[in-house]
Amino acid sequence: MTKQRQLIKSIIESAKGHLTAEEIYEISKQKMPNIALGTVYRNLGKLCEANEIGLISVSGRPDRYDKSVNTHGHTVCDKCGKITDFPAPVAEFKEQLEKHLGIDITAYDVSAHYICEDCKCAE
Amino acid sequence: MTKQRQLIKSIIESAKGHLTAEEIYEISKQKMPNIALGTVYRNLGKLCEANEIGLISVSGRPDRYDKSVNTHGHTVCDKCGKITDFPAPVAEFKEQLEKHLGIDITAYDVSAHYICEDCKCAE
DNA sequence: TATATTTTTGCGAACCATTCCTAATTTTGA
DNA sequence: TCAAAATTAGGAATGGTTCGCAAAAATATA
Repeated sequence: MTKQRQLIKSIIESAKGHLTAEEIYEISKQKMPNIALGTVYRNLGKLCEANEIGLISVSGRPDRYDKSVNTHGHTVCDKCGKITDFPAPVAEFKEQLEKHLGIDITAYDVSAHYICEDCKCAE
Repeated sequence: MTKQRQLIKSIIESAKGHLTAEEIYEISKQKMPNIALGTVYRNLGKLCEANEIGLISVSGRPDRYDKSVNTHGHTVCDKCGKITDFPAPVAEFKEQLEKHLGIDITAYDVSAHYICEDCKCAE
């Protein structure tokens, strides 16, 4: 476990929202000025594979990384891209689905698209 | 409604799986050899906005377009990217969520990641 | 129907998130 | 402690998608 990966993991774990690779890179540089963006991406990939962090993919926007895996859903504003969490019985759903389809689910995502208040008002 | 948009919509409606913009472009060219890839993207965007087609976004892979909106979930193989549908009480879920959060949901996606049989065997 | 206005097209260039390449460095573990 | 394996920084390359623009098509107006 390299220092770089530890740093990246800790940044995600202590973050409030859902950060992009670029944002994580900027924060990383404060403690490790020579870290490379490629290193951030590489480690994010590894952490996702190991299921230590979650990934949110939204069309046309950079991926975002989430400290909690499979415990909630996401609402995504289609105008500004803002993502918020909502509690959802995702875990139960996942188990039902695994039994039903007979597959081993590694990650599960539930997301709802809408236009947030701020964007509605700004029209 | 231009001929291009009609063609693109009809291709999605008659497709079996979930096509990418590039695939839709290739099929379009059979009937309309001069159609531009940009035109395909532009119309796919419009059709999504109008909620006439659905969109599936998977990290690291091109977007795919779906004829049916909000009626089922998707399983995504993390190795090969294959997407299949599964029946899910998505509509009910959506309504519950709208009431609960007090928002107007425009699109809803449920997706489960796994490694498909083919990829498991190929290891 | 003719014409003015608006929308859309095709084409290519640009964009940007992400991955890839390589030599140098760090980590691992026998 | 040293060799093998993994990871790094840096930069170039990739690829899906969007943008800019002049020409063409669709729509609205008269």
